[in-house]
Amino acid sequence: MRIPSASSRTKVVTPCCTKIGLKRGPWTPEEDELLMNYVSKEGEGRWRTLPKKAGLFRCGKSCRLRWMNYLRPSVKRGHISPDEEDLIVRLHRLLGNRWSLIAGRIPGRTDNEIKNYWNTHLSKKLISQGIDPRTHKPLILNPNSSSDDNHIITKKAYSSSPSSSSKLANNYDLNTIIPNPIYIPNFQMKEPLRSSINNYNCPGEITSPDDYQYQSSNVMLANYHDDNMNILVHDERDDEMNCCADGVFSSFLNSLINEDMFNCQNQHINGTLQDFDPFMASSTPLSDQINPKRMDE
DNA sequence: AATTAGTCCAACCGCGAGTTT
DNA sequence: GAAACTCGCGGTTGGACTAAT
Repeated sequence: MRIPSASSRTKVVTPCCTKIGLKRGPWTPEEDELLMNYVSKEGEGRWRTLPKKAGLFRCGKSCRLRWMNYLRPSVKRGHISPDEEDLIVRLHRLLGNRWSLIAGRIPGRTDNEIKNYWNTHLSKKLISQGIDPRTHKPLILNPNSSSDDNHIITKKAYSSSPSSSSKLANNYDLNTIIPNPIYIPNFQMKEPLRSSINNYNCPGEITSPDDYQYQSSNVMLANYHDDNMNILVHDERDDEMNCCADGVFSSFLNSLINEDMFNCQNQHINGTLQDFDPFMASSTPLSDQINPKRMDE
């Protein structure tokens, strides 16, 4: 997925990962308490220096992870509800494996938790429903196929963890192929976004709690910039533009979460392509879906 | 009861990107 | 402008637990 740059190939390993004497493995209640006390007093951030100041023999990365995924007061524990599950599926369909973005839309859930839940539950659930968990397109069983390519595609699609891929191999036909090879996950979300921003009369202000949530996620903007979403992040230093884009994107996401969005999206992109998709239900025009009024509702 | 296989999830790792020096 | 530093992300691992044999 990531292509190592020349600089990263030669980059020395960060000391925090290799430093001798640092503790690893599961956290003890004492360590948790030290971390919680420190963060509640000093706030999040400065993870590099935090362990020393907090009296922990952990690397900063480990502290950050522990705080973010477990100790943060906002972290919701317990079972993921059917509503949350449904939301995860929809967001994954839209965003792919961008777990932090998905988590950002589900209050109290962490990216790690959602990623784990996806890999252990939802991907299998989708497969059992005949849906490819990677592309959200229907699976087609093709017992006659012996193409190595088909094996590769299928294995790739389910290889989010090595164990899961082998498990799937036990339960599912590896000759299963993904139909519609034209499908490019990123394209599906980029194109409607581009349209929405072109046609959008920016209100210039944040009008929903979700927008606040998104405003803090400049990583999101970076991701879309990477994917050539130049319109969305025309100038990342322009706060007003970013605020606007965040609002637009948040609004757009909200509209996508409504299950009637996807049909229109598919038609918009593929023209005459009529894919079966259980998530696609209505033919509401895209321009109507990206209605700024929604933000006030 | 012992062993093996499968499941789950907290934690680790490598990397890219942004920021600071 | 380059190098070093820092943060955050997604993929992966490993160990605890449970179910099946």
